[in-house]
Amino acid sequence: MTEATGSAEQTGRAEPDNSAALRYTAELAGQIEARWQERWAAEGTFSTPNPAGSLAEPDKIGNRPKLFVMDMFPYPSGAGLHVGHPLGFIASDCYARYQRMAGRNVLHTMGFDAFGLPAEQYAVQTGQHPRITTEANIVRYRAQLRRLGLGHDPRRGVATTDDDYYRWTQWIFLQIFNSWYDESAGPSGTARPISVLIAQFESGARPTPDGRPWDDLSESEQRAIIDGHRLVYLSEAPVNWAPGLGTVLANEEVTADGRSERGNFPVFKATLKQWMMRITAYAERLLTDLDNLDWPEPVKLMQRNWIGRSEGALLDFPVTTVKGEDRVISVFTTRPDTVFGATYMVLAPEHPLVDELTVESQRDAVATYRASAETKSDVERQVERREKTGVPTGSYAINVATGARIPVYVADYVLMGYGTGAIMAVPGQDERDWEFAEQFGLPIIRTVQPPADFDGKAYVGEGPAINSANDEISLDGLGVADAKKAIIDWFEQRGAGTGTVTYKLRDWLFSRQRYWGEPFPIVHDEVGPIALPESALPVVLPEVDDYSPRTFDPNDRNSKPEAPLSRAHDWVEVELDLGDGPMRYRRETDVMPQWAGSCWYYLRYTDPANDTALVDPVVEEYWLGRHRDDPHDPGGVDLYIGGVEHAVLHLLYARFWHKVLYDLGYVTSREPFRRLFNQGYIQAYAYTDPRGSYVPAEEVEEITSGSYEYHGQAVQREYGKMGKSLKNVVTPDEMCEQFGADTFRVYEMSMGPLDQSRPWETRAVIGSFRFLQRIWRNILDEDSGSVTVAEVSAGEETRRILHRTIDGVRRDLDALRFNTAIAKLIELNNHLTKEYADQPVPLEVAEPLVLMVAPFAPHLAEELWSRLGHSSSLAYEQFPIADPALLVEETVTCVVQVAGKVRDRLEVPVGISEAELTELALATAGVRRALGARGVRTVVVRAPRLVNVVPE
RNA sequence: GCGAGAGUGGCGGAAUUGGCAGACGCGUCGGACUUAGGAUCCGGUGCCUUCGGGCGUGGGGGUUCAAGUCCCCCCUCUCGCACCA
Repeated sequence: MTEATGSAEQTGRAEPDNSAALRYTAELAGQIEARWQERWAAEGTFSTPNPAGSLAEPDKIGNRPKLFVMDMFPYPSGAGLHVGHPLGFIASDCYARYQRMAGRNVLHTMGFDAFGLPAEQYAVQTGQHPRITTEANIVRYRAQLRRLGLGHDPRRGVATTDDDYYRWTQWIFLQIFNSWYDESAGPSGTARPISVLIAQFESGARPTPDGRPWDDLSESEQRAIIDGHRLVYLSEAPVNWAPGLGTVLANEEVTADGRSERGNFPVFKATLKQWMMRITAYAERLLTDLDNLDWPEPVKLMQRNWIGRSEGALLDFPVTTVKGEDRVISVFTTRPDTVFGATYMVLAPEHPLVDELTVESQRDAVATYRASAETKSDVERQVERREKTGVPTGSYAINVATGARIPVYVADYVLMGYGTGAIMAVPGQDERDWEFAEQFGLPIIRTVQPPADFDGKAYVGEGPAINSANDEISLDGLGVADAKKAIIDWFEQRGAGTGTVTYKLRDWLFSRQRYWGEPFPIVHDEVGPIALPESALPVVLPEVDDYSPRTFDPNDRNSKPEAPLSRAHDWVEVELDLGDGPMRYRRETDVMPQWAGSCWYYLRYTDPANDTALVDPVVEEYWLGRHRDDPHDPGGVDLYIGGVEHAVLHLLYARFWHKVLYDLGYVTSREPFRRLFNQGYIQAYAYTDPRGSYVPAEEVEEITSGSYEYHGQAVQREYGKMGKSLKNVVTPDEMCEQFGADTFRVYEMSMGPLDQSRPWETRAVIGSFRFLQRIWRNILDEDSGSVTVAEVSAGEETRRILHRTIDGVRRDLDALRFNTAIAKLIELNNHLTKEYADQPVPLEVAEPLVLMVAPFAPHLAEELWSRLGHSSSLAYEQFPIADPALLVEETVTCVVQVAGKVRDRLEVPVGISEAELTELALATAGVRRALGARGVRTVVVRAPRLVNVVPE
């Protein structure tokens, strides 16, 4: 890079002609923008008043209704921003600025999701503390975002790594830890303080699992029972363990071929003691409460699928173990109506009954099969997806419906993690079971009559039951739904089964063996985990010499993770008085996952400096409370803008935490985000040379349509993400330098609908620049700098155009249709350019135009507003309101069609009668010519806009 | 395989309820101003045309006075899930 000289040629700035003193160039835009950003900061323009607490300024709120507009906060990465990142931030800012001008008290700010792996890995490489790089990145991000003119309340922009913030993350953890889910409360249960449960055991109101009196249990027995009820618990869980990385990974950090996304190390399933959060307790509420959220349907659908509710039945199949003991295999099925067709059973390889049921002669085969299933990677399962494998245990169960002895197999197409880990196999009505039955020569009995034209194998559709009767019950002839009901009743009467509901949702793995995350507020004694008191918060992340987890041979599947904090011996070993006098404890050395901090940051935005509570209840209810007039309103953030990549995990975890806080009475809202909007992505072209290496995209030229050259060499174009390795990154800083922040904002908002992805095209940005330049010139003289607007009356036509624009822009902004709002503003401005080329633009049009453009190009608008003689910021000026009288047309253009084709047009009064319009239309030259000799069959009239003449 | 969404000029896109297809912008062509132009301004720009008009919203069929919009079949692309009993 050469040093910037400021000349147009070298910087590529859009400032070719500097002869005019006040020409709207990139340089002038930069000066204006810096000036207004300073003034907004100095005057606290976007400081939003709270009704109570440390930011309380009730007088400033007045009678304005509130609005909470928020972005998904960014991770402050070292790579910096490209033009795709701020798309949502700009959109939320335009909306927030508009709503502020429309009279709302708007809360809009930006924090940082700053714990996480990249900072830790950088620290491992450089030895520099992750806090240092994180804080440096935050400073840089703040500067970049400020340069864009985002109207954030700077007092509320929390970072998840602040001690004052993660103190409350830990506090929420304690509330969840100290709670249990009371299924018996209300229709779907509620979280309650664990003290309530303890009191129930102590009073005898709740029996102990084995029926002994509570007081007879030892302390450790009591603790085990209580810990088993908590919403956070320690569990032996199968996790993704990457020895080469030295850490466990979340599922989304593992590639499709079973390796780590970073480092490409093998990943093994290992069973390790991990912290889990009991999100499954909330499955039903997380599902049903989706109905009242104003969210994109695809996101709701993804959450529904993720939760995966199925209705069915648990059925018991009696079985005798090798040793002659009576047991039952309990299975979950969604099709209890097909039980008469269950001709064999399958246990998952990990099922606890496998050992007891495997006969001597099958021992080796089963052991071999289980071992191979255990080591099978995900990719192998993928490849073998359709090939069914398995081995018989040699034991038989009884199908109580038919009385038949049916064989019990072990097969990996049954998963231990879903249902009971065992199935009744009904090949007649299940494709997987059909395949397995064919492979192993097992009997197939149809229990649902397929239609006559059905030529497939397993039939999974509707139909009357057949072959489904015994001495006590017959399902034959019943439809699927009725048959289900009848057979569940029969099983329930016999005590051999029950109707039930199952979910795919699993509990949330909450431990990470890493350094750069929130420490748990937990210590351990010999018996188990003990929560620290709130007074011990925050549990500050200790200094360590080495931030890296211990790594192993990448293929050493028997290795165990060793968390970085476990080496901080002085911190881990601690003497505390937790009520029974000073005792020695070991601190928990895992840290929380990155999702923890992002689960509740929206709450902290509302009350960032509160040091006695997570959030003041009055403040929470003000910003997030439910609408009183709508019983279905769940409350929450009024608008949450972010990418669809968080459709499930972040948004589900945040909903879960919010519901716990609701149950425990800390928040009044039932949901965190009332309305969600997914912005699209900005994509980019990348170019590869014949060897397949990427070449700098900005130096590629289009030779002819569809063919491209880089320095005279033909290159291939591809379309996708923007990224350093693709050599196609364009940064906001470059755009601000070349055009100014206002132009960049207008361009991003005018590219297309916000929810759609679209390609970045730097050469098209000039159009937005020209638009702002023309506004500038319509209002002041760029040579003298004097305002040319005059207090003259706008003509009738101009006035109507203005008010139509106001009306349309308001509608578009309300619906987040920024691209069409900008198009309407351009039209209005182009009208002024043409109509007032030789005379001053009337003030009554200039001022509303400036106000309407302000959400998009706030600096330019502020500058013009002040030059128009206003001393204060326009941030709180009334957004223009259309005069309804001026929206009503007096005459309209009527389209005259013959056989549906436009043949003529008429300018007619709006109130014209159908008869009169028909007469006028039939007389037009266009109609007579098109009709020729033909007569008229009918005339369709939609007065005053359309007439369609139908010829014979 | 299942589920969801999308296909409109050279490009990004517009078109409340079925009612003027292509708003607005980029690009491009012509002109003005200029020593100069990757600036700015003005004008043209869906395709074909014998200048009457004809054809056009992924392809094919249908409903209707009228279809980008509604219905049926097919093609392509993107995203999500993927042995969930």
